[in-house]
Amino acid sequence: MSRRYLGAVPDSYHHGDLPAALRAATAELVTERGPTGFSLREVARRAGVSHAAPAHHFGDAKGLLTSVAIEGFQKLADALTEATEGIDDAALRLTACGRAYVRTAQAFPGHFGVIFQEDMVDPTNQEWLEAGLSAYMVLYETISVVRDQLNPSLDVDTAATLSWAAMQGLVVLASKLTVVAKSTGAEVVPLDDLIERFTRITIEGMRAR
Amino acid sequence: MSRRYLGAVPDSYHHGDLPAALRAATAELVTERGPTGFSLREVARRAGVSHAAPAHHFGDAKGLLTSVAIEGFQKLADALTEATEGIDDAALRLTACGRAYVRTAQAFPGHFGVIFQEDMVDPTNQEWLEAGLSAYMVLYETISVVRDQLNPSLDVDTAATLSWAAMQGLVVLASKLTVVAKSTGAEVVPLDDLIERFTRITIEGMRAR
DNA sequence: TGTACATCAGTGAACGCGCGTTCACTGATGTAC
DNA sequence: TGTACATCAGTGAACGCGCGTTCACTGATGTAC
Repeated sequence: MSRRYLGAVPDSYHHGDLPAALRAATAELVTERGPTGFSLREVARRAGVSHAAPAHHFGDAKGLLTSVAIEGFQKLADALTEATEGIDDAALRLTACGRAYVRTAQAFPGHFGVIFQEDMVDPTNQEWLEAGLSAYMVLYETISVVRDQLNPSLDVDTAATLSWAAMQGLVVLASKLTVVAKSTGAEVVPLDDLIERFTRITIEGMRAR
Repeated sequence: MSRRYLGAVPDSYHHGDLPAALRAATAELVTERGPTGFSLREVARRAGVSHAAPAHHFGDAKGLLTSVAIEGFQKLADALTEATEGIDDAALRLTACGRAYVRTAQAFPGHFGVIFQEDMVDPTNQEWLEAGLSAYMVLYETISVVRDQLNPSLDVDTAATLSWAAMQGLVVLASKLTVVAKSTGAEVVPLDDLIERFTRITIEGMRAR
């Protein structure tokens, strides 16, 4: 049997769920070789399918990549939603969000390598826009819920954007941080600690009026 | 005369400063087509030079890109240094830093498109490491200077990393923000305002002990 | 239940292209004497 | 000052390769009657 991502469907002319398999292969490839290393033919090879097959589902390479980015946003939104469930305290809630963001980014580096890579994605794609917006809205809602605990006059959009930016920046910086820390012999701060420190500072900042 | 980036040197067999011209052409190309659009041959074409010429200076494509990343870090370090000169107030100083960061990123999108793209750069390159570290140190120093104004027990590394991460995240999010704001009809917050709001929150957070 | 047919999903060969690297070369420059 | 020579920077042709797209095709599936 040729290599397939969804083993549920036995060898047959039709794949079963080729779109999902192609997204998975894309994420795997980007994880291994970086965004620059992506190619449609290699993805098809990994999905065990001829290189003309993806066109039937995604049109072209950018279509597939956009679909991967959408999936990434959905994973992020799900993770954020799940992470805050049942947590009412503002600080705990935001810390949980931060942790969930970074964990998701590290669990799906292929997806995150594509999400903000604007030259790889179709920026006019409505689903992509909406998926990003949904993820943002989870963050927005989570801060809305605890706003009065923090500061009734807090601008939720500013707070949500700052939270997102800080975590996304942290993800980007993270790999570089460890390399530098090693080369200078400085103590390596565990990422989870950094997330907590970031969250503590931003929360205290949100409290101030 | 073929297209050259440094007009100082007249048409001649030797270029004058080909390395600088190649970096400039790379930045221009990445600005236009994104990191994915980079190619050594196109860069050589834009520099008005045969496509075998870059090898004499950079060895291979990655060598050139690493050099561009180094230049980017230097531009950033210079901008941060210049922006804080003569400013003693903590809030003004950090706001100036934030603005300088975002402005530099927007003024040199080609450089910033490469800086953190780890698959395009040689991560073992010592100069690249040092250039990144220097830029970080400017931020570190600038916070050190005003630490006692804010909070004598503030951990400067945490504060510097948070500042960097928030600004880098903002740069990445920025283009997406305007697209989303337009599609939802929401008010578009000018980037400079966002920088100020971010800085205000993080500074208040740093003040809290 | 059985057959005909439309539709859909995947194949594989062919296309033309731009890429990075290599290599023998040549033109320009700088230095030793 | 002039000449010989080493070194350096850039040329241009050649290489083999993997790429995305296209297209006529075929196998599988689902539906109408």
